[in-house]
Amino acid sequence: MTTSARKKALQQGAPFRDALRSVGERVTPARLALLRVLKRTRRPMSIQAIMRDLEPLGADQVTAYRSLHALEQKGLIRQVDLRHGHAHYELAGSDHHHLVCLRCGAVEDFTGCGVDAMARRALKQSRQFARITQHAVELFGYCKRCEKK
Amino acid sequence: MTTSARKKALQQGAPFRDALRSVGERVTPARLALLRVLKRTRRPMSIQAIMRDLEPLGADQVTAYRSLHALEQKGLIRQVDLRHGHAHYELAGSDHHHLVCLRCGAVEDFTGCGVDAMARRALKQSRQFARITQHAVELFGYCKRCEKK
DNA sequence: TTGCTAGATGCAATTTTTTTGCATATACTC
DNA sequence: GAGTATATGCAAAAAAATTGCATCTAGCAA
Repeated sequence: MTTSARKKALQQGAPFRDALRSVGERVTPARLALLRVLKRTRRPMSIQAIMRDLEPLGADQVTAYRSLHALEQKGLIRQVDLRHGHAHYELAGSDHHHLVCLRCGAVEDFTGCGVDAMARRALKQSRQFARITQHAVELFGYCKRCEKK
Repeated sequence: MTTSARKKALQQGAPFRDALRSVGERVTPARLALLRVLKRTRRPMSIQAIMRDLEPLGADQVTAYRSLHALEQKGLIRQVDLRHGHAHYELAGSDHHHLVCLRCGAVEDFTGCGVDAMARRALKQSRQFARITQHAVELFGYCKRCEKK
């Protein structure tokens, strides 16, 4: 990453700085930029899309992959599978999920999935499992525009 | 695919034959073998795992990919994301979902996700979406063995 | 049965996505 | 400000998925 981009990122990153620290991850310009673009975009992003933002700052794709993995482990971000053949990521935090159009790829959020109750039930049902830390809930179908065709 | 494998597959495939026909897909040895191995294994399979079964019959990986796409489109099989970095597939039909261990990859089924009610609510909430045809519900966490470590 | 045709397959090549190794740089601790 | 564990960049490779095209075949109709 370039020196100026690094400085800038470190300055602007106050809110995410604490988040990173609190999970024991180092605060670096690349990670701040990553979190920032995810926050700004507010929908699941592909690595490609993320790189369109990070590359101008001099960040490498490999760094993006590694950061994504690390921050996902720590629960700061979330992997989302939109069935596009590659991973998408979004900021963790708000408890929402996605409606995905199988034709045009449109994504809409929805809330209130009741997954906590579900997780509890599943855990009770299970013999092998001790703890549930994450969940994926995506609904696939057709948006109104694509439905017509 | 070899001639003998082809014959054998076409003979044994009675139950799946009708399923394929009913969705307007052709009945071929490769597809029958694919459906059969998914049924037998009874858990989400990677392409690799599927190929370990189909390759001996002379089927190509590309055929597997194409068949999987086609049959998924028609709702005979389902794609499952276990966060292993590649797609998994299982037979559609039974309404169950998965608990996945983030450490060792163990997979366990659970039922009763109440996703139908969820889908109805989501659809009511949504402005863009007309219809929901599929859903993905996976819970990630740690199995008892991995939890200790 | 036979022949026809749309659709499925095999093969080779390619593209896309993700991972790895290693040398260097840097965030954090003291 | 120095030391150290960790993150980064670069190059390379591995893994996953797709494409083009020639051939084959399942399903249909004669």
